[in-house]
Amino acid sequence: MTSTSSGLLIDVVYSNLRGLIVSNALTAGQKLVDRDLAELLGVSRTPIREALGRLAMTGLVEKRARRGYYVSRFSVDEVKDLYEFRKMLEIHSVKLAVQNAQPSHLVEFDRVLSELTKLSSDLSGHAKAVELDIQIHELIARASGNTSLHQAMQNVLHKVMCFISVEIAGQDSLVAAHQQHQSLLHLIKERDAKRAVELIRMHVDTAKETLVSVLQTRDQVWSDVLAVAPSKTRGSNQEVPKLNNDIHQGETL
Amino acid sequence: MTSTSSGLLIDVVYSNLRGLIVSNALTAGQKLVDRDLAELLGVSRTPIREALGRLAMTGLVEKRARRGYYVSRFSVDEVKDLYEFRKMLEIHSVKLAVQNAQPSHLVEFDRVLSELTKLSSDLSGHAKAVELDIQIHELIARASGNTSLHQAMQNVLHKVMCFISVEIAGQDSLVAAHQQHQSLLHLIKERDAKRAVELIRMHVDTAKETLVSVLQTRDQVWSDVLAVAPSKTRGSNQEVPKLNNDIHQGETL
DNA sequence: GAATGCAAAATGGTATTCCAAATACAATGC
DNA sequence: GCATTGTATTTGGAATACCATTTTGCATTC
Repeated sequence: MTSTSSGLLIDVVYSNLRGLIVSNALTAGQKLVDRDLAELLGVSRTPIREALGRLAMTGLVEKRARRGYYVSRFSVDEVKDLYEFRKMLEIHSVKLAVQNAQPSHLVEFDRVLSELTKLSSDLSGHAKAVELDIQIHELIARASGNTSLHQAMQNVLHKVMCFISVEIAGQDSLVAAHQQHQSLLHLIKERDAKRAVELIRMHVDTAKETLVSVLQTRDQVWSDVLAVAPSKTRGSNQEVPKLNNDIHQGETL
Repeated sequence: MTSTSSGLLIDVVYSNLRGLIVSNALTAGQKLVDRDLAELLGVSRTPIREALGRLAMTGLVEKRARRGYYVSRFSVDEVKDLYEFRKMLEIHSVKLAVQNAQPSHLVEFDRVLSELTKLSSDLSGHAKAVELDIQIHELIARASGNTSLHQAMQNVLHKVMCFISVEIAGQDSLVAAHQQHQSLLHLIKERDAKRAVELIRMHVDTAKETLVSVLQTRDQVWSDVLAVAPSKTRGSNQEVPKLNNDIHQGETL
């Protein structure tokens, strides 16, 4: 699935770990012990450590000197920042895509859209739908023709993926998002920059709002719980229970 | 100088290698042999490889599977993309900085500006001036208060640094840039978003134009040379002579 | 019973070793 | 003389070994 096709262990490990993080199989705040991960993935520590280093660069994991690696925990403010930043990238991507999208990009649009409609008829495959959702935004950034913009968008989308599950939990339906995606790609094809930009702005804003509201209530609940049972964790930062062992890792490795 | 103060070899090696690249001590296209770099910096291959992997994430070096690492070579189009992307980030940074800049940020502004004026009187320290120049833009992004934006800006600025030397080579004077920086920070302090944005837009645009014009003429010259002496380089990509051994590495390691 | 300190285990960081793939070079055949 | 193949060296990729620091748990003492 995530075959990076380079055949290098490092790259496989990197995308696997990233997948485990964005799918919340590795939960935010969890400590990442290289030896455990090495055993889990059946490789040595070397590629694990290198992958963790790279993930730290992207911000998906946090590195504390001589204290190991932790799955990044994003505050609500950071999430707001992230989505504001994303909005900026998306708007510019759409603007540029309207100008620069090549025929090859348009057929890609259609391919992903048709795959999505196929899925939405039987609404079983949430995971796949999410993947295609992200892919649409990635495609638009690629269609912008600006490599820097595209790369930045990929970074952002990988972080956004961490919140997709909670985001759709608070959302009325995936159908609405699907409708918006259809309209958006249509507008890009029709080279209607103004409407396209307005749509993407709304799209990201609503995503942000639903996500933030869910996060805030969730954090409220948590702080309430902590207030009642005032936690005997003496250290500054609480660790997360244990490494989740029954991980679905349908990859080759 | 580049003391990341974490005391970790990896981090030191990372910033050292990055410094060597952005200062063009390691030239674009050059192959980076981990064993050589390890000997050069007096460490083992492990931190070198990890640093190279991270640098590849940022785009400063390029990784080819089973073929090693190479200092990234940016095409003129990629540079254009980079500066357009940078313009976007800068504009949004300035807008947000006008809104959100804290007193602490403003004193930082003043500090860097005074250091710059001190330098510009005796125009010897180009390297330091360049560093402060970059630092100003980094500060503005930080003052925006948006962590994602700030991080993206840092990435972009590290790439921009690779071209600073050629950029100022084609520039009339550093004094003009200094003037613009002064005005810019003043406008941010005065919360004059409109003028500040207009200034930063111009600032980046002129930088882009001078840089692109220099790059284009340089590439033109090169292709002319190659056309005259049709190069016996058989491989797809020409290697660069040799590792530059007399590198000023005033770091501790 | 709580606190402090010491010892042992865990774990992060780096070096070294091992292996495989790629490149360079030489020798042999055409 | 040129091409092709085979071998040797280089070099990239991964695993293992080694060392230092941190954490943890237990014991001793107050």
